[in-house]
Formats: sequence, structure tokens, C-alpha cells
Amino acid sequence: MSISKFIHDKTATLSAKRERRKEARPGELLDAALDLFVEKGFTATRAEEVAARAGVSKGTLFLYFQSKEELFKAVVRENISGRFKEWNEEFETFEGTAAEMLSYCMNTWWERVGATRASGITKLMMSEAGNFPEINAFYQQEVIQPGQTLIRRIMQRGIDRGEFRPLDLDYAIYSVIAPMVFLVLSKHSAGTCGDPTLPGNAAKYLAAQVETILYGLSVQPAAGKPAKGKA
Amino acid sequence: MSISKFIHDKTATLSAKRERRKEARPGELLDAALDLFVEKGFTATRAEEVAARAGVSKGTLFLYFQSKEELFKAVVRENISGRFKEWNEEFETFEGTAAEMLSYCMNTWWERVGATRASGITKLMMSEAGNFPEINAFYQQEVIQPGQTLIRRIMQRGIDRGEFRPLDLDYAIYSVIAPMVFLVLSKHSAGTCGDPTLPGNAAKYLAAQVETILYGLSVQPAAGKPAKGKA
Amino acid sequence: MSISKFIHDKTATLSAKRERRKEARPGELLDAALDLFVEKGFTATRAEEVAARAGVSKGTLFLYFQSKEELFKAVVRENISGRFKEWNEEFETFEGTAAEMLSYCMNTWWERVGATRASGITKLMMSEAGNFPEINAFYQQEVIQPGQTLIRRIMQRGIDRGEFRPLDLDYAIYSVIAPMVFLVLSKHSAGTCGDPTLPGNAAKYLAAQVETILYGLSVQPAAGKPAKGKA
Amino acid sequence: MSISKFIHDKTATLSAKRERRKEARPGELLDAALDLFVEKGFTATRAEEVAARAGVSKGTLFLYFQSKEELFKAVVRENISGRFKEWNEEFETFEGTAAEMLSYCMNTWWERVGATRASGITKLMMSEAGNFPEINAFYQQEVIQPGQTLIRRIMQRGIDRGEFRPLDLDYAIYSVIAPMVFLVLSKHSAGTCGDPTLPGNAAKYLAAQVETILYGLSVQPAAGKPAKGKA
DNA sequence: GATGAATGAGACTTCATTCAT
DNA sequence: TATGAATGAAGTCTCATTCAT
Repeated sequence: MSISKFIHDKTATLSAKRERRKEARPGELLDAALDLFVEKGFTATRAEEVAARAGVSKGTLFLYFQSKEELFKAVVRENISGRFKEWNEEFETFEGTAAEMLSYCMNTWWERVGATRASGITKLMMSEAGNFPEINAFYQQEVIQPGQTLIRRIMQRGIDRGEFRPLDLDYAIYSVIAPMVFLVLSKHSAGTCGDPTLPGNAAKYLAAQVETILYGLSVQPAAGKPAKGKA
Repeated sequence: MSISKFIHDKTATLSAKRERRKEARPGELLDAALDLFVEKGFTATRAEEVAARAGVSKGTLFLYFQSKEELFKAVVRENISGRFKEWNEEFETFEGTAAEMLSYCMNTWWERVGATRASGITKLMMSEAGNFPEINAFYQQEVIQPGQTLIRRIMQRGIDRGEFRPLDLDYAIYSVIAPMVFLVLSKHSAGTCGDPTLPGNAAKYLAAQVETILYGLSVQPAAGKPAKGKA
Repeated sequence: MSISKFIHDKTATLSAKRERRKEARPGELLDAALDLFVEKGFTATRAEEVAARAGVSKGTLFLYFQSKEELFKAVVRENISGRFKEWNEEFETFEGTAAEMLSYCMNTWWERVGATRASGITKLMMSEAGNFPEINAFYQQEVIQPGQTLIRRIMQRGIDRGEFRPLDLDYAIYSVIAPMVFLVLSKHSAGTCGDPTLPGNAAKYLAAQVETILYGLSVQPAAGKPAKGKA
Repeated sequence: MSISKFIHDKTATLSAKRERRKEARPGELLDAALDLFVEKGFTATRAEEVAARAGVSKGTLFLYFQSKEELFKAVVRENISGRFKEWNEEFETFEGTAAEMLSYCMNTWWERVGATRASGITKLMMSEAGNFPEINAFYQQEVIQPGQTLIRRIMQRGIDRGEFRPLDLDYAIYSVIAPMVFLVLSKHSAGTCGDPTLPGNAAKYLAAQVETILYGLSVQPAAGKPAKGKA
């Protein structure tokens, strides 16, 4: 192998590496920004911190994002999971009971979204929605509505098939949604709600919630009717 | 009545009013601060805004609170409900089923805490806990732990009395906690989780959650066992 | 005189002083800004320099002007002389020859505008007009047009009365305008056009220009017709 | 013809083209820089803009000029017309009246300097001279002094020959200089002085100025003496 | 006590300049 | 030689905090 070969190799390698870095930069910045925004909030996060965590200088951040606010928007867009749409489609062909679908949904949601860093978006939006009305509208449309629609369809099917008791879905859907939201918030909120070890035992947590929910929603023999509390 | 009497009267009146106002000032500032911190976050809220909303000048705020951070701490301290402690004591003498106690608790919590502005603290801590470890520890101790202890004791009693099925309380308590946390977050998060009208229909929402939870927790005839999800 | 009298006096004095300073601040800042903008240009002038020259800190500047650009606009507005309007009115009642009016105008213009710091605006607009189209339009309307209108009216009257020879005023007005513009630019341009001592001898300069212009404009006996150059 | 010949040819062609471009580069950059500096000022012009307008990358600019400031100096040096020196020499052998020489000078100056992009240097120096004392000194020596010297010599000759009336040349020269400076400034100042259409009608403008100046300077019969202004 | 003018540290953002490719 | 990604000094602007009144 000649020297020129080495040179050529080196050039190619370095060039490729730089190319790869350039491609990777926005992603690295978005990752760093997601973490910090979720941890400290938008305003409390300094642009320089984001850059430093991504391993670049202050100026580089602004090479890829016009402003800190644009960075925020990009973080939300990038990490918003379009999976509810996908799951809505899956729902059409799903064979199994509504209970199975519900359980499947919650567990898959955890694996594919809740357990990933993307789940931080939930906390982020909760904290910052008021400061970013525009991006909040986008989030409503892309996440909240598809998510609620999916849950509602599953539960409606359960009722239609006689699996679930008659429910006012306007409220019943939150029996499913609240535990999921709660889980991701536990993950990102320094123990401010729930045990910090919850996310580590997400499977157990989810199993417990699913079991109670399904018991709670399902058609009950008359004998099983619980005492109604009255405050 | 001499002129000086008038003057004195006037002085007395003004001074009394000022005295009263002086007492009220910190309260007005704390109220204003709570609202703004909850709405916009700690860092994004300007001290001057707080002062303006409380109807005083910037300088006055710093007359009562050493710094913005001290103001934050005071806001949290002031609005932390010590009611869980109170309810924990009430629990000892409560006569009725565990189901009744649970229902009573959730509804009373809403009336006395959730429906008040103090509920904003939940969102506030969730957003800012990471930036204020010290105040977070305080919050854990004053709110989270007593709250979880109360729920746990009620549920344990339900199990002990045969009302509820055997439950792993480390996870089961969240069937009760999650819907409550979710409700207050809905109230303070611009629709970022759940319907913005939820807080307005809190009674219906809570009734639906309580019903499902109680169905879900109660001892079931074998026939009522729901299908288990696969995942 | 009692001690309380002293106290009262002191309070009043200090209070008055502070009040006076507050009133004076914008003016002091505008003066400083005018000097620096004229000397170094808008972009090359740092906001902090302006503040320092006005004897205040960086932050204070932004207490009075929303941004450096607003400061610029205020500087122009503040220093634009509306005198041409005033002189246009004076023209109506002026008794004397057109030549006298022209001479009066140029000399008065120097005393009231050219010799003051406001004359820096001419250079400032020349340098920055391209960067501030909006403020340039304002300047056109408030200064350029009234100024040209006045000169044109005077010259037209001169022609009408047979004092001046027939002139194409679209071009002839600049025989008057150019020397005046040139004089203020000499004052603010580090000798880049003309002798730096010109402004110090403005009276002589103006007298020389007026004399030549009036000789040049006035009706001439046929014998005096100068040789026409042809390039 | 072998393949290698082709290759060689191609290489040669490319290399020739590159050679030519290399030579041209600084010129393109200087042209771009002149336009932008004149239009927006030195500080407000970004190096990248200059490069973009010249059709090269940011890095290339710094290959040819050590810094933005060096670029500025080069722009001034490059566009400073040495023509006054040339005309000063021409003056020695010029046959014709002083009036003719003056007219010739002004018109030739417009054609060779004023009408070209190099005329922007006048505005540029006026705006930036204060920030670049060194380059200003150079400009004084290369342009201002030779220019004034030429005008002065012509006028002196006019007086000596009895064409012009006795004049204080320290001031009289500006009767010639001011209209020329005014014309180029009109061209580069967004209408901030004079009609924006002036440069388009430069010939007419110059003719009018020349006529008035010559009438104004020439020896007048006593009867033609204009009224003197009061001030 | 109350005010609000003033301060200056600190954050965002720009851009001249460098340098690996 | 040419490029353009990266840098970091420097500038604009904000805002918590102080202090004279």
C-alpha cells in the first residue's frame, strides 16, 4: 500500500467524518436541548449549556437554529411521536378484545414513547405551553387529539361488544390517560409526584394500573358492585 | 373638635389603613407570585410583573422578600396544604368503609385543595423541582409523603377488611393519586393534558374516576375477572 | 430656622435634583448619541459608549429608548429643524430683494442650524439613510422638501421681479443648496471635503459663496457674459 | 493524440481559467466591497455579503485580504482616482481660457470619476474617515489636495489673466468643489441631498452649475453688481 | 415604608476570523 | 486554492436588585 493510498484514505475518512458530524449536529443539539429544557425549563436553560452538552460552542448552535425559541419548537416537533396515528390505523385490524387492545396500547406506548427521552416532551409542554401558544396548538393536534381518539375508540368498541359497562367516555378515557401521563411525569420530575423508582418498574406499575382499570371498566356481575362513596 | 383633631383622625385612619395594608402586602404578593409562577414558570416571571399584579412597586417586593428565590420558597411554603396530615388524623376515627373513605378523601381534596389556587403548586413543583432541590425536599416531606401515606392506609384497611382484593400497594396507590394529579395539571396547563373543561366538571370527572377505581379495586366474583392484556 | 426646616430643604432640593435629572436624561442621551452617531456612524457606535458619554450606565439608556434603533430615530426627530417651515412663512412678508432674502436665509440657516450640533444630522442621514428607509422618508418630508421649496420660491420671485436671469430652477436651486450642505459636511467629516477650518470661518465662506452665487444668478449686462466652457 | 494529452489539455485549460479567475478575484471582491461599503457603511457590511456578491465563499475573502479593515483600505486605494495629478500636469499645457479649463475639468471629472462606481469613495470617506485616520490621511494627500490644488491653479490663472474678478481663493475654490461633491453624494445617498434623478441628468446639472459659477466669478461691469445680503 | 430611577451581571445573538478538508 | 463549519469575542438588551428620595 503506497503512501498516496494512506493519504487518500485519510482524506476520505476525515472528510466523511466531518460530513457525518455536520449531519449529526442538529440531532445532537436537539438531544441536548430536550434534556435540558425538560430538566430545567425553557427560560432557565442557557443556550450555551445546550451547546456545551452537544459538544460545540455557543455560536454553532445558532448556525443550525435561528434562535433559542426556534430550537424549542424544533425540539418539540422532533420528539412528538406520531405513533398515535399509526396505532389508530393498527386498531382497525386488531384482532382481540378491547381489553387486550387497551393493554397492548399502554404497554406499547411505554416501550415506544414513555421509556424514551421523547417522553420528556410531556413535561415540557405542561410547563411551557402557556408561553408558546402556537406550539401548544400543534401539540394538541398532533398528540393530544390522536391519543384521546384512540383510547376513545377502543373503549367504545369495548362497550359496543358488551365487554365494558356503559361509560361516559368524556370522562372514562382519563382512567387510561391519567396513569400514563403520571408515569412520564414521575420520570421527569425529581420525585415531585410518585416514587422516583416508578419508571424503573414501569412494567409492574403498568400491569397494576391495567389490572385495576380493566376490573373497573368491565361488566360486573351484580354481586360485585362496590359500595359507592359519597363525599 | 379642633383642626388638629381632624388631622389626627385623618392620620389615624390612614395609618390604620396602611397598617392593615402592610399586613396584607406579603399576602397580595404571594398570591400574585403564585399565579404568575404557575402560569409562566419561575424564570420566565419577572419580579416587576409580580409587584404590578399585587399593586405595588418593584422596590416594595424586595422589602418583603430578600430575593426572587426567597419569594418562590415563600409561595411554596404558604400554599402547601397541610391537609394530608389533618386527614391522616381524621382517618383514625373515620367510620365507614374504605371505599367511602377513599371517595370522601378525593372529593374533599378537590374542594379544599384542588379547586383552589393552591393547586397550582403541584404544577409549579413539577416544573421547578429540579431547580430547587431544597424546596423540593420540603415539598416531599410536607405533601407527597403524607398524601401517599393516607392513601396507602385507606387501601390497606380495605384489604384488611376484605373490601379490596389483595393489592401491591406500592403501585396500587397511584390508581388513586394519578387521577387527582392529572386533574390539577389539566387546570393549569392550557389543555396540554386533557380537556380544558375538566376542572369545570370536576365533580363528574371525580365521580367517574372513583367509580372505576372502586370497581377495579374491589373484591370481584371469579366470573367478573376481565381478560388480561397480552403485553 | 429649625432643624426640621433644614431637613425639609434638603429633601426638597435632592428631590428636585433627581426630578431634574430624570427629565434631563433623554436629552443628555440624545446629545451623546447625536455626537457619536455623527462621528462614527450608527453601527460603529456602541450603546454603552452613548450611555457613558451621557454619564449613565448601559441599562439606563434602555430605560429611555426601547432599542438602539429607536434611539437613532429619536436623535433624528429631535434634531430635525422645522425651521424651513418657519422661514417659508417668513418669506411671505419679507420685504426686500430676492438677493437679500437668499443671503438672509443662508446666513440665518448657518446661525440657527449649521453652526449647531443639529447640523450633524445631515451627515448622519447621508451615511445611514440607506439603512433606515423609514426615517429617511421622514427626513425628506420634514427637511429636504421644505428646504428646497423655500429656495425655489425665493429664486422664482427673483426671476419674476427681473432680479435674476431666467433659470431652470430644477437645477439652479443646487447653486444655493450645495454650498450649505458642503459646509456642514466639512464640519463633520475630518477634513474629508474641504479645509477643516472652514466651519470656523463660516461667515467668510458664506459671504464668498453668496457673492459668487448672486453675481452668477443676477441679470447681467450683455457685455459681462462669460465665456462658456465646453468639455 | 493520446489520452494523456487530453488530460493534459483539460488540466491546462482548467488551470488557465483558474489562473485568470485568481487574478480577477481580488477585483471582484473589491467591486463588491465598494458597492456594499458605500451603500451600508463599513461596520454594517458583513464580510460574508461581500464574498457572496463576489461569488466566492467567506473563506476566500480572507485568502486575499488579511482582514475586513485591510479590505476597506484596499477598496479606497484601488478606487482613489489619481486623475487630479494627471490633470494638474495637463493644466500646464492647456490652451484656452480659465473658464474653459474649469468647465473642461468639471465635465471630465464627472465622466471619468463621478459617473463611475469609484465616486462612491467620496461618500465612503465622508462616513468613515473618522474611524480610519490613517486611510483618511492617504485620501487627503491623494485626492483632496491635488484636487484643490488644480482648482486653485485654474482660478489663480483666471484672476491673473483678468478673466475672473479678484477672489479669496481659500473660499472661492469651494464654489467649484461643492457642486461636484454634492453631485456624487446625491448619487449615493438615497435622496438625502437633492433629487435622486440628479445623477441621471448630470450633464444638465453640471451645465447649470458651470454657467452660474462662471457668471459669478467673471469680471463684471460695475452695473452688474448684485444686491448684497444683510447678514 | 414605599417608590422607581439606576445599575451591571448575564443572557441571547452576530459575525470576523480560522482551519480542517 | 477554495470551502464552509466552527469558534468566541463583542455587542444588544433584560431584569433582579439597590438606594436615594
